[in-house]
Amino acid sequence: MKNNIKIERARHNLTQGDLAEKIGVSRQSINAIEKGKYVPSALLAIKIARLFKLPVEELFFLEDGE
Amino acid sequence: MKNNIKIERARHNLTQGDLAEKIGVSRQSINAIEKGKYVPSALLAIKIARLFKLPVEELFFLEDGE
DNA sequence: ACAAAAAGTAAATTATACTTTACATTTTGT
DNA sequence: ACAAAATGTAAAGTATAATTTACTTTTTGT
Repeated sequence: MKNNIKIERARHNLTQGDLAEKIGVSRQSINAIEKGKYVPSALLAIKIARLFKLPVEELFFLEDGE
Repeated sequence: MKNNIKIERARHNLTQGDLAEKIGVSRQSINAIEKGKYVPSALLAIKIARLFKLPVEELFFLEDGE
């Protein structure tokens, strides 16, 4: 799963730490998700998408094999 | 997290087993998610929403405290 | 160039998603 | 009513998401 979190953070001028705090997770979780190290829960995905006022599908996208 | 999976399954005439097979998870996982026993991964959520041609946000919704 | 902030990363632990097997209950079709 | 299919549920195990602590590297501002 890829995502545009980094881009949206930039648009909103948020650091990973800021985003983590707003969403209620650790900074490392944001970093790991952002870098595609693991797939977040649907809850997290929805919260982040909502914060950026984007549909989940426009923030997270499946890759070929998924 | 609540969801409308049961309703959408009905609209599409799919059993939990059918859905599980199409998505690639166990029937029990579908049952548990459908009943709100746990929050699925974003991957699963997106796959299910896509199958039903619905935005994730129209299939899964956060409740008050979430 | 320098200091401070932000981002990357890693190991160890905890929480939870998901599977498998197995069985009980409910629903559906005839 | 009966049988078959579908759903509900539970326990034990595996996989992986998320946390914490701690340290290194990169980026940003002055």
